[in-house]
Amino acid sequence: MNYWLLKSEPDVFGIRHLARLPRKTGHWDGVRNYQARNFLRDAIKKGDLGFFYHSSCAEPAIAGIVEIARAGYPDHTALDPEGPHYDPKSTPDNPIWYMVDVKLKRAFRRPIPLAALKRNPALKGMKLLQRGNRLSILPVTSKEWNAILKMETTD
DNA sequence: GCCAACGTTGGC
DNA sequence: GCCAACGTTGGC
Repeated sequence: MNYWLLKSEPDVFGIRHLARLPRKTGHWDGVRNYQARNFLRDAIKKGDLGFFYHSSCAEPAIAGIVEIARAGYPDHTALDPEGPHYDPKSTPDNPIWYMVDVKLKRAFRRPIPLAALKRNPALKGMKLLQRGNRLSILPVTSKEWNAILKMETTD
């Protein structure tokens, strides 16, 4: 079992959107970066856990925990010419992009802000906090995972 | 809105 | 294969 951090923009698809879906389960799609794609296609497994992170918003924060409900499969939003994630290079026979389904396990009563993560010495070296990181999915070590959970309970 | 960081594209 | 131009991400 592996841990991940999945970014999303709360204005577009935030944890509240996810919470309202049937079985609190939805697509996490639209990734158009090859490094991130490789995580989705090759590494992430059903049953893995992820932090659901809110980015590009007033207070970037980890908003809760999701479980991977379905491992990587072709991202059909790449095939829709009308959609915002259309990519003409992707075809049904040769899909380039992948997505997963996520199920909301728990929304944090109080999200853990990016600023707090930065202040935690245990998280020094976490990929999310490194310069220039722009990947929308990142692996999280079990040490980082536990350190972050502890921040919530001691909050 | 600004800007740094980074990925991608395309001319050569 | 180099590299400048451009687009995107995302914090602030």
